[in-house]
Amino acid sequence: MANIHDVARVAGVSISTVSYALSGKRPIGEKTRLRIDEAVRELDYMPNAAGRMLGGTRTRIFALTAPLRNDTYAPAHMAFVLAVVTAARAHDYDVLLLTEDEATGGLRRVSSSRLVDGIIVLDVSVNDERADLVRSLGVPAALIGVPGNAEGLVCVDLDFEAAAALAVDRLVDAGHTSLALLGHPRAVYERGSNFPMRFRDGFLARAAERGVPAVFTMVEKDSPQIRAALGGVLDGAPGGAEGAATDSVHRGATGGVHNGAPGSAHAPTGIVVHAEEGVHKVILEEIAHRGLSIPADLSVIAGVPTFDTSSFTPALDSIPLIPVDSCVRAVELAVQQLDGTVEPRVELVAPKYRDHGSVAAPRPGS
Amino acid sequence: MANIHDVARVAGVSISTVSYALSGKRPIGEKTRLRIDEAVRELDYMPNAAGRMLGGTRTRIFALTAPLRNDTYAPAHMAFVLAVVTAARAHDYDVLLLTEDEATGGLRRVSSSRLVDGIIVLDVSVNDERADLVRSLGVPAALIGVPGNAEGLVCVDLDFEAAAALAVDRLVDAGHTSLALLGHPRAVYERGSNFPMRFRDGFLARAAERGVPAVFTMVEKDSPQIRAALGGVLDGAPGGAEGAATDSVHRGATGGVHNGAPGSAHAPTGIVVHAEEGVHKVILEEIAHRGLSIPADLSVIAGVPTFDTSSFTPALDSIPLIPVDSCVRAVELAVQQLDGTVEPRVELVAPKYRDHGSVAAPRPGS
DNA sequence: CGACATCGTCTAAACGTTTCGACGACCGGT
DNA sequence: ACCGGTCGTCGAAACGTTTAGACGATGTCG
Repeated sequence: MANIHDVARVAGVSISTVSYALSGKRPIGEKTRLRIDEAVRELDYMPNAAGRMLGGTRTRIFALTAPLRNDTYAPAHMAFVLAVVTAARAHDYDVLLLTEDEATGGLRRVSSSRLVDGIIVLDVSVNDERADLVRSLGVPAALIGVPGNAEGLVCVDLDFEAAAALAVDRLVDAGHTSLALLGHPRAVYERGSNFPMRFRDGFLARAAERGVPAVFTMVEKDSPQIRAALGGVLDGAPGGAEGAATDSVHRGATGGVHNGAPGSAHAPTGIVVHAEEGVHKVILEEIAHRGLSIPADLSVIAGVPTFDTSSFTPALDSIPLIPVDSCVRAVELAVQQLDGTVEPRVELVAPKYRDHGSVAAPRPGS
Repeated sequence: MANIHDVARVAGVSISTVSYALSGKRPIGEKTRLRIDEAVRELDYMPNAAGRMLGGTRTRIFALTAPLRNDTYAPAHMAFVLAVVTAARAHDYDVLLLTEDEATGGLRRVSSSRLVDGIIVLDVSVNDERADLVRSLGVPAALIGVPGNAEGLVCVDLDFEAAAALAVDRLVDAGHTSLALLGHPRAVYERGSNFPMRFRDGFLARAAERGVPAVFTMVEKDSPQIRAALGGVLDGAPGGAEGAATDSVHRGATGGVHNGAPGSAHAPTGIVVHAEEGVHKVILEEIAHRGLSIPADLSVIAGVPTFDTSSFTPALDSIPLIPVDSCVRAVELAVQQLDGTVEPRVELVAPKYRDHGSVAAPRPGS
């Protein structure tokens, strides 16, 4: 296998000239460059990676830490991994894959052996030990998702408030005059998870701005409670067996509490669901079971699902977390940390709306 | 960040002594080793990866090329990737992830820049350009799956014949006296795909050995034809609208052709399905639709599914391609190629049976 | 016509390992 | 007492780059 010395010899120059010619870091004479190019082609020269790492200041490798939690939706997860690899390649970076069991040990190893220039952290959870580790390692890193303590870290995530606002806008624009948000289980909000709260706040705030009454309900994970919560919302009052509506916040246009009577004319016709896949499915079942059809009777939007809503029956409009968008940005930020210093921050990616036909004008009678 | 010189200085020895102490490649005095260990701990020394690659003969990195074809079942795919990474780590190897769009270019790049010591090729198809590339690169490599031309390559795959035989044994042991195999579409066999054919052959051969009549039918992908094929098999004769049974091969215990009359007492009660996920689902629907229950009326085994059969209704016994088994072996073979030379070969992994309760004794009356 | 920047190239010093060969110390066998 | 062998250690040469510094040659501007 040819090395840079061979190229230099064939081209009749010194190795540094070859190096400069290839990197372009110093001007090289026209004829010389041509001779070098020719030699490179003739010898099929490709710089040795180890030599490059050692001599240069970069390894051109990023570590990607991607836990495979059992609650992960595999296709989405794969899409993220793929997106990171693709984005990294666009910057001439390769990606070293670290898995769950190696999470902290692996990060320590690859960073203190200087095998990687930086770290991309996928699927960040609220209390993610990798966040603290990355901070303490002081290695360039970009997290996709925001940990509980994001101080000193570079994070990328969807703009949840904007996503919620977008959902509200779509529904209001379609003519809906009463909205509901079915959220995560109570525990999620109490744990202080970032996004569910930001989504909720964005939802209520934009509804208030648009002058439309909106109700927010937390939804537990088991089917009866899901059905009860939906019932409570649709009936405009505590209706579920579990009294799920005690978890509800009703707000009028001015932000005040609004209590609809059962069967009230103000029952929401625009529903946003910000929950997990299973919850969506049960809700769809229950809606069908009640003889309501989407979007004729009810318009439904899936808020920031990490799964595929197009295979639901019916398919749901959604505002998904788009892998490519956040991964591209995360890689960019990682690369930028290597030269100019990027100050720590949480960077929000603009939401995009995926139309699958589950939103329409409300039935005139309602 | 401490380097080997620092360790040597603190321990009061030369760097080569440190290196030998850490690698164990030469005997080192007791006290000296202790001093070195102490210095390593004190300085939190970890060898620089680039230095190691350059000085040594290994990079301690494998490339993993994993296409993400759209017909891939994501959870299985992820399981393979995970299994490779885990297996590699057990040999102190890291894994560099190459994706589809980089398939050949990436392989060329990482191997000729000597960034990796070897290549693990996942999800190998019959005509896989990566197979030829790997052969021509002459880099240590292990393929999981067998390409059309496996000459000169090291491959690992499930033992499909043994898997089929295992399925037959289970059914015959349970008391079934007439079996059927529902296979892939005709085109798959005509294309010369290795495993479907080997599975079929193993199935028919073992059935003959056990003295049980068996019928094999190719099944196209669209629902009506799937139903027709199943109908043809269950009715023991051409029964499907499409005449699907013309694709059938009926064999008696001696290997001769056996033509059951419609509704014959010899209609198969033990069914093996070696096809894709969608086909399985339609078959299960059709079985339910005919008022047959599993395993009371019919015993069904999924042959080498790459997807999860435990979520089917009912769950199906299966003989899956187990990621960990093949990946562990592939990594082992890759590692072995680095020192002792491993001669090219196709290595078959023994099948394992996953019981989900879809096989039982046939109804006495049948 | 000097002063001075710029261009093009080279020499040489890193970068951090591994590993070969050498060498003294010590041991057992003759 | 001598020889061969193993043990423990060291010095030095790789491995293949990048890059700072030096140095003529060439061009520009006063």
